[in-house]
Amino acid sequence: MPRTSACLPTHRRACDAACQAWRRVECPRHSSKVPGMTSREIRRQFIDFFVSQGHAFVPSSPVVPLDDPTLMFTNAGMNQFKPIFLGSERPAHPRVANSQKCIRAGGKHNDLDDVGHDTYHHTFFEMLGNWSFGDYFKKEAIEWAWELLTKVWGIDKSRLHATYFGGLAKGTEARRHGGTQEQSRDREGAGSEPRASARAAPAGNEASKRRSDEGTAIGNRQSPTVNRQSEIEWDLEPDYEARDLWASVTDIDPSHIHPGSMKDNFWEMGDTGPCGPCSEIHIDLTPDKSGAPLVNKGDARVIEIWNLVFIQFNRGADGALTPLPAKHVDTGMGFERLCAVLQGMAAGRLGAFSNYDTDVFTPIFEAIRKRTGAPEYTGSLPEAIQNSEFRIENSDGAIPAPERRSNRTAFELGPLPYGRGSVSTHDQIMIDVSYRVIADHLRCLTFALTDGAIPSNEGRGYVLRRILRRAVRYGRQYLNMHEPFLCDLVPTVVEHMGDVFPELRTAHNGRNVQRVQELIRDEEASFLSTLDRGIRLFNEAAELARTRHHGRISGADAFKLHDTYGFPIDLTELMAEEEGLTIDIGEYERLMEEARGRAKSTSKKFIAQKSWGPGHTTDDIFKYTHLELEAEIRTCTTDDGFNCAFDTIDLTPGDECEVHLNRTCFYAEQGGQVGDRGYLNGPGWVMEVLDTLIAGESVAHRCRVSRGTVPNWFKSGAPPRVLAVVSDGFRVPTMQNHTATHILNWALREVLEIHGSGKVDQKGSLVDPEKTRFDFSHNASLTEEEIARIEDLCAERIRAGLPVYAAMREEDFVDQKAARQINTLRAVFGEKYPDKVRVVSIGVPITEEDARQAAALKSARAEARGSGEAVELDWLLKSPADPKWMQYSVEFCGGTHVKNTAEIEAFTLISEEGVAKGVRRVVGISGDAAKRALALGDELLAEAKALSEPRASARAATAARNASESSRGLKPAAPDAVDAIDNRQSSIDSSLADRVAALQKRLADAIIPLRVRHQIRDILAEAQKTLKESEKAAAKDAGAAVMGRVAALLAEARTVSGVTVVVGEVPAAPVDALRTAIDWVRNKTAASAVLLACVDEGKVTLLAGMSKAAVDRGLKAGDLIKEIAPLVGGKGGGRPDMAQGGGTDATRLRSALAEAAQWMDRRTGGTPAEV
RNA sequence: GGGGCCGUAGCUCAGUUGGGAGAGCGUCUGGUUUGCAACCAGAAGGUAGCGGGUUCGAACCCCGUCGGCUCCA
Repeated sequence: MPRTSACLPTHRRACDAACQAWRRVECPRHSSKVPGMTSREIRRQFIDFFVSQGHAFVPSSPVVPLDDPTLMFTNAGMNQFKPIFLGSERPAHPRVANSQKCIRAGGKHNDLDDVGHDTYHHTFFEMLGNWSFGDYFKKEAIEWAWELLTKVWGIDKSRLHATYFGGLAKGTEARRHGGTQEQSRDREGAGSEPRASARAAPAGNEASKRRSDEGTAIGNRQSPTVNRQSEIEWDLEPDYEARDLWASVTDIDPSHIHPGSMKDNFWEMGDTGPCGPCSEIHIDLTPDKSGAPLVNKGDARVIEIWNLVFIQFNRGADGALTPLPAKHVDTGMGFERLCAVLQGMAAGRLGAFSNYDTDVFTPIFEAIRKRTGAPEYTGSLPEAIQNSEFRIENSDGAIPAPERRSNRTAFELGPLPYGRGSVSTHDQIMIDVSYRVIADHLRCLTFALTDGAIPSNEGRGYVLRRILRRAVRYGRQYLNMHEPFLCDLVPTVVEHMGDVFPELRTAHNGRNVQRVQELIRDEEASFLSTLDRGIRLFNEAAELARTRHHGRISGADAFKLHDTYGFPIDLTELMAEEEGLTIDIGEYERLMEEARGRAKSTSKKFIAQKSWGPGHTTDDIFKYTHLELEAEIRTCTTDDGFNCAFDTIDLTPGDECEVHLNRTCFYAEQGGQVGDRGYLNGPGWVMEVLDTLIAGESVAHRCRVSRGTVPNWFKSGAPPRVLAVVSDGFRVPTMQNHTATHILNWALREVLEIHGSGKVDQKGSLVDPEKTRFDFSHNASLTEEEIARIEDLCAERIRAGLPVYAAMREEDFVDQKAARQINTLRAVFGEKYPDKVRVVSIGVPITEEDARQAAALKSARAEARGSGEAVELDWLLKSPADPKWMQYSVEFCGGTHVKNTAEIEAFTLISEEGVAKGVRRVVGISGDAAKRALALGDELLAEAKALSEPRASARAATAARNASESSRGLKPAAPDAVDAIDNRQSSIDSSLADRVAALQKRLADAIIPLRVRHQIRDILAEAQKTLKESEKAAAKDAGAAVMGRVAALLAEARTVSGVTVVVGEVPAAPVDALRTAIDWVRNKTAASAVLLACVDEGKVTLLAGMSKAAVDRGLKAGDLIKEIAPLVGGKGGGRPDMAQGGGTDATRLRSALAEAAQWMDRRTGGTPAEV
């Protein structure tokens, strides 16, 4: 352990600050008297201790479980070992230990809203744990835990308590573990008294122990079957084994061994599956060690620090427990809490030393103080928390909310100190809350973004966005930060955790810190603009409240600000308060609840139909070599749970089932390649394979019976043999696309990274028979030139006919460590690869054996050609670091590929788009589909070209016709004949619009090369521009014609009672031209009433306008139009000064206009102004 | 997965029973003027995201689609 008495100057500043924050704890690094270990030392000691007991250290899995879509974030240490417990994966080591990065926010465990208000909720934390996979069991687990806590770390034994599972008596309703928070609260009352009596019971002999258990184990005195005097009938026996081990292998005070309920001490992963009793270690933080009655009571004075889970049962679908052949140990200890205990102990402030007082957080606090200029952190807590008997859950360190507090609490917090001996003001309390919120959220974001999550508006990305916004909000509200600042704190986290979690520095090709900072800065900036918009909208709502609603902002307004515009209710409340306004918070919460109910009731039930396999292994290596294979059915089950081996059911056409074979040539969906489709041909029946999925180590064929009856083999006991046939119409194009994907991946790097700027990383891919869809990191859309170069490179590789090297047998797979050295290797970040990997190389042999075979083949060909020279080939693993390999595509891949790139035949990109910030998506096609696309592209391009150069093509056509006619001895057309064709252009142009529109429509769903699409798009844009110009010119001409006609109409217009009446037909023109003309008339005259009409393509357009004076006299344009429009078979209306109408009967226009003139006369005629 | 909102000039956005596409800033021109977001006059700039539908008429109503924001699960 590095304990230096002298400190480097650079380190000193941080230490000084940290020591100040720690108060009485001195920094171990620059003090000769070390009162406590650094958090890093504590973590190290934990790992070292278990390594010395034969455990392998396993690095933390990513906090974002990319391979488990059912889980938002890694929320427990066991997540990465789940497949082992479920029996679908074999462990690499029988015993392991690690410190797992965990996030609890969103999903079932959601601690987000509590973080900061207390000292123990975190969105991000580390979980220390040791595991045994069918190796050691309870004895060692208990022994070692005790040794580490008491001997290595020297925790006072008299402060430690142990719990064990106290059994479940018959008739007692079993509440499953791992439920909701309501359930967690339920347990608070249960079993409290009996447990106290357990403490008092002497632990001398077996009989007395048993008796105390009998009375207390269940913690449910109402159970009729629980009887102190007689033998108890158990649904589930108490874990006497663990209890006795505590007494025998440790020197714990026997009165400190307590039984616990089903809820506290029986662990289940889900409704079915592995489960078992657990044993917890609690620490009593009370000054006088009087905390025994508080064990498992959710009291902060006695808290759980370590949970040892003994997985020994499997719970079946019928609820029955069967013992597992291989028993496992799964333990978890919250790291931050452990640090608080050990460092608090060293500081002599055990119980008053919180997680946030440890050096896990103090350096971050110091960075926050520096960046924001806020007053120092004092550790004060909101009054509500300070006074409440707050509760901490005791299962595997999970810390759910106490009572869910309204956000309002934050504003009603009174001043009370927390262990610092000074009275804190409201402001200081909120500043301290902000410190905790920001530090916690910063850690969470830094790790989540490092592990590949990205803030977004759904799923886990949305959770991250909320976390970030919460931190920003506290920063803005209490630390007065109105600009991005979280991003500036990222380096502090990396500095203090980067050694333990190197990915903080190395992820994303060493650019992680910068990348995380950029992501956070962008998010902060966008939230700030959301806030700005919110403030503007708030001011509008506030104005309304002041002027209309007696200073009360409506719940609807507050809700809309929150729901639609993302303006936090806290801020609305704060701003309202500042302006002396109130908010109808009841209405707000009612609306909120309503919205919640809506989302809940309509959301589909989540189907987690992830089959974990029937417990056997399917040999599917044939997927690389066969499209047909004889095999034997192992299991055939329907969705209802019927099994053809155990039930007397027969399947008939239309029935769907899941079939597992002993071996198969079907490729199960994996690594972005879709599962195969095909058929299973049995004796007298055929099943269509709809999809193929991985199920543990088995392959599940999702099938539908298409012909015949599949009889059960319950009686005969002989499962049928089948011929499994993969549709080559499905698989062959898939293989073409998959190999094309590899070439594309390589070409993208070649063009965008090596000869471009920025790192190109694969972000996901999907390969199916139709296409390959490839997502990769890149900051801008691809340019025409880049697309062209990428396609050219791909085409070149296909043309070259390069052999594709990929192992066909598992024994030919390559050691991952060795393969990692290949410098051109492309692997997906965050993906977990096994120790033996399959390498797919395009164009260069991987192993010496590959090279030898390839060389033999080549020289055989050379010999056949007559040139007898020997061929020597190099291979990848001979010199993996050689830069020349950058010219080749090499990937870890389990997919199916063509044998030679020539089989791809053709490849083209058909689309390119952005799917997320910094992520582009391209779609490519190959083989026949590509050839079809190229042909269609050429066809459409030709059409487009003909469109844009009608003159040239017309001339060309004429010239061609002339040539052929003159060759037949006919008279060539005169030059003016060409002009005649030119003169017809106007009619061609009128149809140009239609042709452009038609082409556009065809283009929309045509699958054609992207390059061609862009070309056509440009041509069409040009054509549209031309069209528009001619339209404009036509409109101008029409306008002039209208004006000429209107001028003539005005010249001969009558004036009735001072109103100039203009009624008449004008040349066809857009409505705008008519309007302009009417305006012109109105400007020319003192008072005027105008009705203009025109006919275009049989449709009549009517436009009426009245000057203000005319309107005052009762001449309303709308009325006129309503009268006249029906006369031409139409309708119309509008405002008094301007109205519009239309009709379809042009033949009656003349009489309609006459009627209009009469209408005008009538309206003007009766006015008093008439003389 | 469900809900709310937005898409109008280069930018920020207005625009109600469906009836004339606007403002501010920016750009350009001219004038005025030595100063920090100068002033005056004028001009250019719009497939109203895209595609359908209803209607005599759609920025506005309806349906679909794409993109963005946002809340909830």
